[in-house]
Amino acid sequence: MTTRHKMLLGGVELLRERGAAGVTVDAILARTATPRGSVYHHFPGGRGQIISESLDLAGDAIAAIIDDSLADGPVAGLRRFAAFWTQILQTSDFKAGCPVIAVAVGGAPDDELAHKVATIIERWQASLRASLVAAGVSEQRAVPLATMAMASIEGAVILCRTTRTITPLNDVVDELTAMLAIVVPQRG
Amino acid sequence: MTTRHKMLLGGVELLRERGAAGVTVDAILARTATPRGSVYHHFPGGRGQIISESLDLAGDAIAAIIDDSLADGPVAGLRRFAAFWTQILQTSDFKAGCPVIAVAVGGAPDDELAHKVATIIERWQASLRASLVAAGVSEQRAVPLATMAMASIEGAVILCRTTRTITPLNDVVDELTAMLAIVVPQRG
DNA sequence: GTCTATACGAAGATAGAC
DNA sequence: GTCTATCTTCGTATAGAC
Repeated sequence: MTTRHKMLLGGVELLRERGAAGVTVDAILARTATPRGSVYHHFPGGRGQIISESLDLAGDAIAAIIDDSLADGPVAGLRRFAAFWTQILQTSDFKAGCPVIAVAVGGAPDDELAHKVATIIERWQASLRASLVAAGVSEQRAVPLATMAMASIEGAVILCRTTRTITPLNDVVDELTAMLAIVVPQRG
Repeated sequence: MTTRHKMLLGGVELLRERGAAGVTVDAILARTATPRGSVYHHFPGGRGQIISESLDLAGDAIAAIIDDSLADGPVAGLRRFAAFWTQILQTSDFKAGCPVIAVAVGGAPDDELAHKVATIIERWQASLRASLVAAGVSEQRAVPLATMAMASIEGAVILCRTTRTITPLNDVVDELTAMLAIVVPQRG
């Protein structure tokens, strides 16, 4: 594990808990026990570069989790995706949520970062839409269904943080499952 | 309009756009054109007090909007609630979202504020659950349905900010309407 | 690559005049 | 109630040694 990578992982953690505003150089150093002298060696662009690269890292990692989760179709996929959030919420004592959403809600510091957030989320949605279409849902129906799924899961993660329980996420997954059971053609 | 109230409205605006971290004394003064010398006169608790009171004000205002929206039942209510968000999003050029969610996602500065956020959201949920029950939904079913509605609408507001369109919110309301059409006993 | 020290700026808060 | 000036703290960034 390189110092550079440790710093980025610290950046992702801070994004999860407090959004872009929470990613300060001091906070990363305190959390990762990395040397202050290395910050501008690894990141000549300073704090802004750390935020940007942490966001990229988080976006790619979650995209991979989504794609993996969807291997057995959209219904099982959403449940696995929710299980990933459950783990994040519980291991962080409900302090951490979605790092990408946190940047969106906290207001991106600049347009480049805002655009990056939009691109990442659109990519997640595209995976979900493709999975729905592969399961037999029409392209037209897949669009609002994928939006509904992403909005409700991301919203539920936030409600889990406020209630300090995983109940909202479980409820939403159950409702989504019921909804998709009607819409997605069943096999067997 | 008193100076004190102007400052709080500025605080609510900043909460919407950037969460608690965005509510700085300087930002409020720049936005509301109120005198710097009045800050600690009206708010001896300083910045923390402004954030806390702004959150209260926002929570109460949105609770009132929810209760009003639900006057003709849950289905019409969710549509009216979404229309409120549409107005906020469009008039702010998609820069503003839900101030209470923004505090939750950005990490509340202290436990008192975190507890306040939880209380506010639980109150919104209670209104929605009561409306569902009044429409004939069982108390058991009303809980996850209200969670689903709140999570998906709040999530959609965030997606609207990233896409800079109201499409996610419209899609979610349509899906919720279809879902409730199945669950809520129809009259007539 | 990493260290210490320091410059610089932003923001919260206070003091005392009016 | 509002003013200006000032103090302090914190966070970013740089300089120069090792």
